Amino acid sequence: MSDAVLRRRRDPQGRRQEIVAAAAELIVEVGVSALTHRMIAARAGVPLGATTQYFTTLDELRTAALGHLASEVDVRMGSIRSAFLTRGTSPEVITELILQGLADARALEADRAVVTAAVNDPQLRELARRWSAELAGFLTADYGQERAKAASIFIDGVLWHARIHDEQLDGSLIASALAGILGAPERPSPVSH
Amino acid sequence: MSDAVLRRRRDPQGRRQEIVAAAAELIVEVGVSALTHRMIAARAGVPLGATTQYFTTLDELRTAALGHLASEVDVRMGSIRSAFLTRGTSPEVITELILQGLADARALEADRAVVTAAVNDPQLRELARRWSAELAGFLTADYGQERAKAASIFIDGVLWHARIHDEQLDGSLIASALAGILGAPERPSPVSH
Amino acid sequence: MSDAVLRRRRDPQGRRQEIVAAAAELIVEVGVSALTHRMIAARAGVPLGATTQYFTTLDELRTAALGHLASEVDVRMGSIRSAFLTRGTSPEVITELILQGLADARALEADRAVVTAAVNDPQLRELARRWSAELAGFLTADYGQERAKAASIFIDGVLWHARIHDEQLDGSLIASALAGILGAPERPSPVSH
Amino acid sequence: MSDAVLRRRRDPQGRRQEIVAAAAELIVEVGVSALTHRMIAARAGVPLGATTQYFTTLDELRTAALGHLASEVDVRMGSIRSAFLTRGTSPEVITELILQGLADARALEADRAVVTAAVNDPQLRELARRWSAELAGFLTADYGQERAKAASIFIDGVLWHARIHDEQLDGSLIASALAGILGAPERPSPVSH
DNA sequence: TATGAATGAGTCTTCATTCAT
DNA sequence: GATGAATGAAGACTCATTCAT
Repeated sequence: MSDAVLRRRRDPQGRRQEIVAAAAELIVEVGVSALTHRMIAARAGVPLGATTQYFTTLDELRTAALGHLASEVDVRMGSIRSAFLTRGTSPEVITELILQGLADARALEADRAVVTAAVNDPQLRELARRWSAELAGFLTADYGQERAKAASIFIDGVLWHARIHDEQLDGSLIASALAGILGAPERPSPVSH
Repeated sequence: MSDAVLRRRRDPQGRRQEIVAAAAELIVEVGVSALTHRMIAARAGVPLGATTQYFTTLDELRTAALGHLASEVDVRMGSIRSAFLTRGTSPEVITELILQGLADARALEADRAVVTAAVNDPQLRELARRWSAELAGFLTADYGQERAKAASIFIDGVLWHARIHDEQLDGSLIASALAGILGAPERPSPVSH
Repeated sequence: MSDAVLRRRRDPQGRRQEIVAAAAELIVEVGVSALTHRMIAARAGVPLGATTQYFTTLDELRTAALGHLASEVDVRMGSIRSAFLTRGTSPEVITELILQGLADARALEADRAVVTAAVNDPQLRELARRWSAELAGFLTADYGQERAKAASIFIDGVLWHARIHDEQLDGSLIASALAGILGAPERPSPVSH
Repeated sequence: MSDAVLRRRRDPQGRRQEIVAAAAELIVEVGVSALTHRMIAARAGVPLGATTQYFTTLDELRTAALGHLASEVDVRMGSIRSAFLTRGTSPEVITELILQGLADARALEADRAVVTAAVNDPQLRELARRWSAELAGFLTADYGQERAKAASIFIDGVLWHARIHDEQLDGSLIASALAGILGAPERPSPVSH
C-alpha cells in the first residue's frame, strides 16, 4: 500500500493511452520521422522506460500513434455519415461539414498528418484509400459513383488547400463547385426535402 | 598505405548535379525527413565525403534537392501554360494535360513530394501557393476567378488521389467534374473553337 | 543478436566521477583542446556512450573536468591558508609550502593545467585571478599589498618554472628571493616567533 | 608571360613565409591545436593546396609556425641582451625592458603562446628552457647564478600575470621586487654608473 | 608547379534498445 | 512491473592528405 503511493496509480491501459496520445500529438507537430522515445516520454510525462515497456519497438509505437490519429479521423467520418443521414447530402450540407472540418484545426492537422505519412507508408495508404472510398460511398446513393468520387476528390483538394494556404476558403466557392460536380441528384435524397 | 583507389575523373559541376539528383530521387521515394548523407552518397555512387564537399550541411543539400524538384514542376507548369495558349482551356484540354501529367510518374512524384514537404517548410509553401495561383490564373480569363480557383483545387485533389491510389483515374470523370466546376466560359476562349 | 555483453554494475554517481577524473587526467596530460570523447571513454574504461550520457556536450564535460582540477587547487589553497594561520608567513614557511606543492606533482599539474587553460577561458581566468588575489591576501597583513602581490607573482613564476624545467628548484633560492621581495614584516607576524 | 599574369608572381620563398606567418598569427589567436590547413590558407590568402605544397604535413607547418614565433622571441631576447650591454642590468633597466615587453601585446602573446604550447611539447620546452637560461645568463655576471635565476623566474611570473589579469602591473612594484631579489650587484656592473 | 577536387578516417552527438535494480 | 542507466550503432560534419589536372 505504501508502495502504491510512491508510484503512479497502476493503470497500464491508461498509461498506454497517454503514451499513444502524446506520440500522436507529436506526429502532428513535428512529423512521423522526427519521433523519438525520449520526446514521447517527455510529452506524456512518463519515464523513458515506460515507452519501451508498452511498445517493443519505436515503430510499433509509431504505428499505434498513427492508428490513434486514424481513429480520430474515423470518428469524424462517423459524424459526417450521421449528418448525411439526418440532413441529406446536398452541396450546402457537404459544404457546411467541410467548413466545420476546416475550423477544427486539430482535426485538420491529424487528417493531413496521416495522409502525408500515407504517401510513404503502405498501411496508411490503405487507410487513406478507405476514407476516400467511404466518403464517396456516402454520396453514391444520391449522385452515382462517378460524381461521388469526383466530389470526394475535390474535398481532398480543399483539405490540402487549407494546409498550404493561409487564407480561409469561401463557403460559396466550395458549394458552387460541389453543385457543379454533383449535378442534380440522380434520385431525390430521402432527407433533403 | 595500400590505397590503390582509383579516383573518379574530376567534374565538379557534374558531380554536384549527380548528388542533387540522387537526393531528389530519395526525397520522392522516402520523404524529405528520411534523407541521410549516407543514403544520398550510396545512391549517387559517390563517397560519403563528396556530399559534404558540395553542401555544407545536409539541410543545404535538402534545399537544393527540393529546388531541383521544384524546377521540374516549374518546367511542367510552363508547358501547361503554352498548351493552354495554343489549345485553349476547355475541360477536355485540361483533362488531357492532367492525364499526361499523371502518366509521367516521375513528374507526379516530384510535384507531390514538393507539396508534401511544403506543409512544414515556409519557403516551399510559398512555391506551392504560387503554382496554385498560376494554374488558377491560366483559367481566370475564361472562367472568372472563383471557378478557376475551384478547378485548381480539384486538380490538386486529383494529383493527391493519384499519389495515394493505385488505380488509374478515368478521364471522363475528370472532364465531367471540370465541366461542372467551370460551367460555361464567361467569354469564348479565343482558341477553343 | 549474440551480444552476451556483461554490463557494468550500476553506479551513476561513481561513473560520473570516473569520467570526470579521466577527463581531468587527460587535460593535465595533453591539454584541454586535445580532449575527445573517445579518449576520455578509453581512459575511464567506459563505453563511448557513457561520456555523452552524463554530459550533454563535450564542452560540458570539459568544464566539469576543469572544475574538478580547480577544486583540487582550492583544497590546496585552503591548506595553505591554515598553514599560514598556524605557522606564520615567514619566507621559510612559504618556501616549505611551495616545496611541498612542487613535490606533489599531481597538484602542480592540476594548477598549471587550469592556469594554462585560463588564458583562453574567461571563467577560468576569473578563478586564476581569485587564487592569485587569495594568495596575495594571505601575505598582505604582514607585508603590505605591494610586496604581497610581488611575492605571489614570484610564486607563480616558480610554479611555471617547475612545469617547464626538469631540474628541482633549490629551496634556498626560493627562500632568499622571497625574503628579498617581502623584506622585513611591516608588523611582527603573530605566530612566526 | 600571359600565364604569369594569371598566377601570383612566382616567389616560393615569399609564399612559404606568408603561410608560416599566417599560421603563427592563428596560433596566437586560437591556439596550436585549433590550427587547420583551411584556416591557414584563408588567413594567408593562398589556395588550400599551397599549404600542403610547402609543408608535407600539418604538423610540419605547425612546427614551422611555432619556430617563427620562437624567432620573434629570440629577436627580442637579442635586443634585451644589447640593452643590458649598453645600459647595464640595474633593476630599473630590467623593469623598463619588461614594461616595454608588456606594452608590445603582440610580442607578449607570441611569448605566451610558445610557452603555453611548451607545456605539452618537448621541443618547445627545450626552447623555453633556453630562453630562461639565457635571460638568467645576462644577469649572472652581475648578480651571481642564484639571484639571476630567481629574477628570471620572477620575470616569468610577471609575464604570466599580464596574460591572466587585465590590470596593468605597476613599474615600481616590479622594480622593488627585482631589487629585493637581486640585492646589491656582486661586482659593479660595467655600465650602470 | 599550382590548384582545388576527392576521399575516408575520425569527431561529436543522438537514440533505439536492452536490462540491472 | 517500473525505471532509468548502459551500450553501441548510426548520423552529421570536419579535415588532413592525396593527386588529377
